[in-house]
Amino acid sequence: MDFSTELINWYHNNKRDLPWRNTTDAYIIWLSEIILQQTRVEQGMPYFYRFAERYPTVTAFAAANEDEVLRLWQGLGYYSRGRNMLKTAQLVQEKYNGVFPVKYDELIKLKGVGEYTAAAISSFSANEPRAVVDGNVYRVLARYFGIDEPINSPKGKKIFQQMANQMLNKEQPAVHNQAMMEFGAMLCKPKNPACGICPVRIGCVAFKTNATAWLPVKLKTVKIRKRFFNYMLISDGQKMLMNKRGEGDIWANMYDLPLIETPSLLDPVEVLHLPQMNVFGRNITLKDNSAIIKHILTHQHLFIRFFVLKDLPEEIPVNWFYADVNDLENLALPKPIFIFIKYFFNF
DNA sequence: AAAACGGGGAG
DNA sequence: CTCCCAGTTTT
Repeated sequence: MDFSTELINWYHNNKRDLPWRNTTDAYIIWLSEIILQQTRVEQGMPYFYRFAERYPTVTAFAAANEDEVLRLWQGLGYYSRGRNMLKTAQLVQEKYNGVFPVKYDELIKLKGVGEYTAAAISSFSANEPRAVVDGNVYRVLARYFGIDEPINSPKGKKIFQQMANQMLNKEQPAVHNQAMMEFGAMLCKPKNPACGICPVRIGCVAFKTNATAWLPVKLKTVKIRKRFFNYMLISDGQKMLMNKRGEGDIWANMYDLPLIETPSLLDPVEVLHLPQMNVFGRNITLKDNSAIIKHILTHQHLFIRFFVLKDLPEEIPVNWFYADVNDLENLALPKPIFIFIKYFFNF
């Protein structure tokens, strides 16, 4: 049996029952694929149900607004995915009359749809012979063929895409692609792969040379920047001063408290003489009578200190507004802001 | 070619 | 702590 057949057999006996596998509706598949970009299945699952229920069709999605989409997306990260989804839904509604495209060449033009996602949607919904290359596929191919070319270099990406194309079972591309990814996720895992029960270990270079631990090779490029955010919770206990973030930085278009970014955290005692607070809880440590949260992003470590002010200014900057605590459910908040406000207002 | 973009879970 | 997750876009 060839490689693809082995994996497909394995897949039929071991696959998880995932909701987006029970349909060929390109819209539903698109929904799942965008949500699952750089996101584990367990983390994305509740968001998939949430979006599929709220927007059963691309037409329904196209009728949404950005605030609403971002609020539904809150907590999932990489928020440009949500913003791009709305643009794409609206384009599909207008240009394609609400019929979601299924051809790779059309899909690849859509905002937020790259090579992987276009291959996934076209193969899953219409059996177009396009090989997907996601993190799982990189790993499976790198190990099976013993390829040490970095998977995140442009050269490596090209090589692995070509290999995946060559491996593709053109009789059943959809199942082949699912099998490759499921195999990578469940058996050929990053750590402690289950080589003992692997159906293709006989032909696997990494298994034969005991190289699974260091394959695939990945260039590390991440430079972590430290940033210091001083947030002002200006509130009378019922409403608080907020504004909407712009684009060009993290959390684009989400709602934010007044923010002072400084080279290091402001000292609450010396710099400000504010009503002191007594806050502690999840991810919050008490220091110098103000709350500090360390929030970790891929390229940034945020050190966040919250100050509480009880005097509400009458004159506030343009575009700022007072948000009632009961209206927060309609506002997309960055995770650390949400955690703090949730604690502070005790909901 | 490199950097930016979230948040969470596993080891 | 490090690595990685059904990647894409921007610089």
